[in-house]
Amino acid sequence: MPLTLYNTRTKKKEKFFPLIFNEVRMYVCGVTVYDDCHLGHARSALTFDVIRRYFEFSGYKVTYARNFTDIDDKILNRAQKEGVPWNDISERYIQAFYRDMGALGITKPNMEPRATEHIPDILSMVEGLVNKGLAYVVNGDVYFSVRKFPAYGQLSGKNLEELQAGARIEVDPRKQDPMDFALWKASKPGEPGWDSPWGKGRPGWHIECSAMSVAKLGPTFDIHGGGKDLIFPHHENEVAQSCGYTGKEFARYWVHNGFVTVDKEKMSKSLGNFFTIREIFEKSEYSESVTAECIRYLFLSTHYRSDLSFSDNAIGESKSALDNIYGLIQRLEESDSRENNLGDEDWERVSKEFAKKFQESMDDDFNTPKALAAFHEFRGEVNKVMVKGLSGDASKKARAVFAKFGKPLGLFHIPSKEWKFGIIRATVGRVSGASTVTGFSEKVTQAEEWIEEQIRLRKEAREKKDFLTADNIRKELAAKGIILEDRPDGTTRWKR
RNA sequence: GGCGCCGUACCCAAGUGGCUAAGGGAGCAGUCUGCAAAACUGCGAUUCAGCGGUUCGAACCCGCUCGGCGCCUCCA
Repeated sequence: MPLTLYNTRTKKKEKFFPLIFNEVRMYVCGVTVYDDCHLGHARSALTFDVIRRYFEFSGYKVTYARNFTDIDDKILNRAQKEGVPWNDISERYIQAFYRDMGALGITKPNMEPRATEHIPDILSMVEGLVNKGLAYVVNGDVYFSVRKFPAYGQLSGKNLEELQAGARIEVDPRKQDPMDFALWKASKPGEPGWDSPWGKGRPGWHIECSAMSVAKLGPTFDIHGGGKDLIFPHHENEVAQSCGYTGKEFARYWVHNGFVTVDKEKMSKSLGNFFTIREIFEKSEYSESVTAECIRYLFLSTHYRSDLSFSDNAIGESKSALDNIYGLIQRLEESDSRENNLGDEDWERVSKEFAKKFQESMDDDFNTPKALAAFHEFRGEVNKVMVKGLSGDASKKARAVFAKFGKPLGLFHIPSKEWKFGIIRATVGRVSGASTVTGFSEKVTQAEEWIEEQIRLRKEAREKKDFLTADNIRKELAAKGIILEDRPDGTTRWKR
């Protein structure tokens, strides 16, 4: 059964057949580097990270390109405000992007083109469009003429008449049609620019992705992705530019991820209801890898095309679900030396059923919530088998299953000893009136040495059968939110 | 105003024509435990926003109503 994926262009799930056997070429719109990224950007990067990982898991060779828009009005505005060169801004936020994505465990694409590295490609594309009569020049600006491209609107399901009826912006009088968009913008005095046949200028946003994707992957490639807010106008314009220029099919499958929302509203800069990735990590009580795992789990627990509502509660639920799985992995490690193997036959059946369900789920348009459900069913089954007795060998295999099938999701790779069990009481702070989120989780301040000392004292009391003292210590810790768990080997684990 | 998406248990969330409506979180009960915790087992939607229609059969298809959101402007 081939993998199926939802194609925005046809509004249907389609069987996926790459252009080149066993190879996937994909291009995803990256970010404009003028500020720290928020969770919405993380959602997109994570979605396509998992898609890429799963293709690789399934045996495909993947060529994955994701761009940086490193020249743009927003970058220039910020540079002017800070009084620094514009490329200081873009370089700073490219580094910030790498830091944030690295923290989230997102693997790097094979290619990360920057707009400013592709000015010659952009210029030849714009020139080509002018020569073909699909674009026109006005005072050093170049515009794409949407009326000259009959398929305009096909991807987004819009048509020019409807668009114009609803146009909410003032029409630039230099445009032949209100929906025409800039391919090349003449530089204003003091602005950076590159020489072109139409004078000094810089590229429009839409042409960058067309030029970079064609330069990196060729005129026709398999998958083009991005957030669903890019469908119109950005991706619609890319189709017009690329097809208009090459005369060939552009992306064969269009894949779009849903938004991250807060209180049902799209997380965005303009609404001010966003969390930056950096702040999530800074405010988290957990280590970077544990925090990243929680975010990843939360994101994958909703299908990539649906909107995902973000809250501290949602993160907490993800943490609890992960605790259960890491708890099993830890117990599997501890049972390595057992000789008992009463459950090994069941183990074979259980692991096969899991692998089947996992693959079926992921093959069905990357249904990660269903894949996670398969993991939890597997966890339950392995637990039952463990009660009967699992040999050291089968235990190793069980852990290998988590490692192998966790990899395409980017989950379950943290050594269980580094996993911090228990959820931290989390709060989402709000500025009164506005929906501004100011906090992610409460910092807990108990000194860990003190907790360990209390556990030692309690152990001594228990060994003397002094349960009254032992229980008082436990109560005292409980009052501070510390919960103890006595383990079969005589040690005590604690969590908040 | 145009186009489009969504509304499934206390919360999150799969399922989009036909076995008992996945899974997670929270909750309750039992097993285990010195007692707990963890783990395991069991319980929990006669029902899928509402109403009407199509069908042998619908949460899934069609229509209307109510509620929420998105795109049409930079946006992942």
